[in-house]
Amino acid sequence: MRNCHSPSSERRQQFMDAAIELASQRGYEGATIKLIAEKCNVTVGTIYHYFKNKEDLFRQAVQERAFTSILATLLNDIDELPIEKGLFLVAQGFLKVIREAGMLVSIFISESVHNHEIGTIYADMISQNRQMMQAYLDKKIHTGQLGAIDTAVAVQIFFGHFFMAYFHKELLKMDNLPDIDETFVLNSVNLFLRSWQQEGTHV
Amino acid sequence: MRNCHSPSSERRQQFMDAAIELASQRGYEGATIKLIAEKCNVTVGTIYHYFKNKEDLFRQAVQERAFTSILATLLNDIDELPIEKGLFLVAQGFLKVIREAGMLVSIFISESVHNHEIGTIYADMISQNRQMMQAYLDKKIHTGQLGAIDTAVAVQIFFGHFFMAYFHKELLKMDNLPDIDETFVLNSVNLFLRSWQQEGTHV
Amino acid sequence: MRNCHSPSSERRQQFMDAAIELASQRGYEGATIKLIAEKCNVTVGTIYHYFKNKEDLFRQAVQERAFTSILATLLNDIDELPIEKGLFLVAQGFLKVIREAGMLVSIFISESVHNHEIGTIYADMISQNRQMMQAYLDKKIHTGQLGAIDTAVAVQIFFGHFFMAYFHKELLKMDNLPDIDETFVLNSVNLFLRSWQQEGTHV
Amino acid sequence: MRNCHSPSSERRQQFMDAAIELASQRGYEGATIKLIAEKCNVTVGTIYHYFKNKEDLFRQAVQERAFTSILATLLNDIDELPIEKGLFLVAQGFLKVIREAGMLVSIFISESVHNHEIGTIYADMISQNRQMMQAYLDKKIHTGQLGAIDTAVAVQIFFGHFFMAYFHKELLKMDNLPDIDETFVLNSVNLFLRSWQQEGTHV
DNA sequence: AATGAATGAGATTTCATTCAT
DNA sequence: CATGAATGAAATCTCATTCAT
Repeated sequence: MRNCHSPSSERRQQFMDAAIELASQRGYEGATIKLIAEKCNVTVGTIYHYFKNKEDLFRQAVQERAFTSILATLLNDIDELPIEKGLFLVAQGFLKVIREAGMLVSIFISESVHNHEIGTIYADMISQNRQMMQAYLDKKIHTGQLGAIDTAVAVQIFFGHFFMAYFHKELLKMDNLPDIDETFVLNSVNLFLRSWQQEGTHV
Repeated sequence: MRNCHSPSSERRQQFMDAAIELASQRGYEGATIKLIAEKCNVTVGTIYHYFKNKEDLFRQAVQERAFTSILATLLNDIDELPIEKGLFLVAQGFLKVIREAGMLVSIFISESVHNHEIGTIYADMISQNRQMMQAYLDKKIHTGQLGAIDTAVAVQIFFGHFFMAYFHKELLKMDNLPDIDETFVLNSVNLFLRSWQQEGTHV
Repeated sequence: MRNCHSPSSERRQQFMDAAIELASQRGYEGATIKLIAEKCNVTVGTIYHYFKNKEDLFRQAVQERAFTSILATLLNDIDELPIEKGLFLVAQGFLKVIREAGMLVSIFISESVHNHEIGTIYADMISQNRQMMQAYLDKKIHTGQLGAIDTAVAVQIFFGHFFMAYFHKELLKMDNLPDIDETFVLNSVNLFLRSWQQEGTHV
Repeated sequence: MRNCHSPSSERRQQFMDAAIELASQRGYEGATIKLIAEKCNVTVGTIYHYFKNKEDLFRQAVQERAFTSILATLLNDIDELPIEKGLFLVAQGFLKVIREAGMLVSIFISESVHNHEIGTIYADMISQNRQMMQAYLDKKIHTGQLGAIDTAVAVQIFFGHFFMAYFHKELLKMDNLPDIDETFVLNSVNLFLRSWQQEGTHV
């Protein structure tokens, strides 16, 4: 039988889920141990059986939930598709992931600036995604489907755009911004492709 | 002689500066009144002589520092320049502003998600900048310097790109990202223009 | 084992007792949480483990101690006695109760004016006592032991007299007032009865 | 020209009025120097030119406003009237005085218990009124208009009744109590007189 | 006389963490 | 494993009072 410190103990997961959810709603400071405990119908002491302290709880929670692998799978799947279809699916997939991990995104955004540990986890995650995407674009350049663009910048623009759109529209609920629907993604991808596909350019 | 509640009282400014600086380093919760007071060599009580409470201090500090007008001036100046030069200067100006307001940016990013008041100030600021930039691009389309693009999306991409670049590279200090120097800006602008200048496209 | 929120937890009672005692000596504001905690040999935090806040502590303390039932028992016991004996016992009982609850009386008197919540508890208590006593007097009128007096006013005079006597002599320690002893009560009751027993009067 | 410490300086009066009014609404602790100053359109420092400290301000304010002399005048006026008319006028006058000094009454009631200084002022005032009234009743016994009652107790009952009636009905706003109007006063006086006028009784 | 900035002490409240049971 | 009472440190805020101007 697993002891309580096993990473897959149901209780541990429950605590981490509650921690993430509360922190996404009220910030790290606002997600108190008492609230987390109440949400899980246990008392404060119990949390300390599973995690050394609050920071430990959050580090593990964020760590386990960082979304990397999804992009890997996705890029593999679309390798053979035409680029416009591929980029569309990557964008859709990326949006799906950050929407599902919306609570995590809130935490990354608001804590990364001050909390070095979380900042590092976030940076690593971003970096891995960027590298995979860059490799994908490089291959497309190689096969002539894209012009000779600076893929480092291109990847930044690509993810940055969808991330900011999500942040402003869906996290901060700014109205008077276009909905992030299929049309929006399509238009965005087309805008990128028009620039990336021109032959003979060197950025 | 000005009284302490005049917005331009030197002491008030000093307190607001300290508040912003501390919050950018340690977050809203971490920027305690005691720390702010110590930074200004006064006692906590003094802060409350100038501001009703902590929220009031931060609201006023953020409000007064929100950077809007700079873009207005900038767009006016570049109205007659060729578009590639104009966009380059806008991007440079935008980066200059958020670099100077770096501390504010940290606060906006990390607090907007949980603090509705700051979120609103941030959203208003973003919205104003977006509208001005959109008007500029619309005019350029009218004069034939740009193709018939969706300027709402274009503006989002433009600012979003530079913002994310700044956020990742200079706020979160992610290495293995290109420096945000003149070359980076130039390359980025070119990438955008290639797509925006194509005739006959409709996004 | 009882948890700390059970109304009969010993600790809870101890805190409420200390709160009442301190408030009766120094007023609501003067009865600080720190003092209450010290009196009970715990730290301030502990108080907040048992009560939401200071107001909560006092509301519950006052609520639980409001003296109603005693009069009910008393009036039942004296139902068959001659009226002069009955009134004497009621007066004695009333004085006994407010003497025992002396600290509560201080609080009711001094806080009811400004603290609406305590004012309401006090008013309810007064009202219940008044109604029971009025019913008793009404019955005595019915059986012909009292004249046709206005029992509402009579009850007010009866309790008001003993209350003021207690307030001035024993709470405020005004000297040059007669002691509130058996003779005083007897004289007072006689004075009332002389007026109440006259036949054929209608107030 | 009077200096600011002259008792009749208009400013001093204004401060004391404001202090009494605020304290009657919010209690002694709630009547802060800042509020008093604001009510008088001056700044905190100014109050300290006129009074040594907060306690000094209140002691003087309460002292000057204690209502003694009115009863003296009144009792003089009614000396020749029949006793039932006289008592009626005394009761009316007493109610008028405490109604006009309603704010003072609040303060006396709520502060006397804890604040020894105010308690003493209150006790003195009560004592003086009681003595004058007792002298009046003694005279009436002497002239045969009243029976041989214990005037000390009678005075206590008389003032106590009207005071409690005022306290409960008009200060604490207890509803389901009779209005303290002319009828109420008349009924009350009659109730007292019926008892006081019987010959041959000895209380 | 008047101002109002500044202070220092203290009040309420919150919270991560510990520990005996 | 779980409880929940208890702690201690710290945060926000209030307020009477002082004092240079």
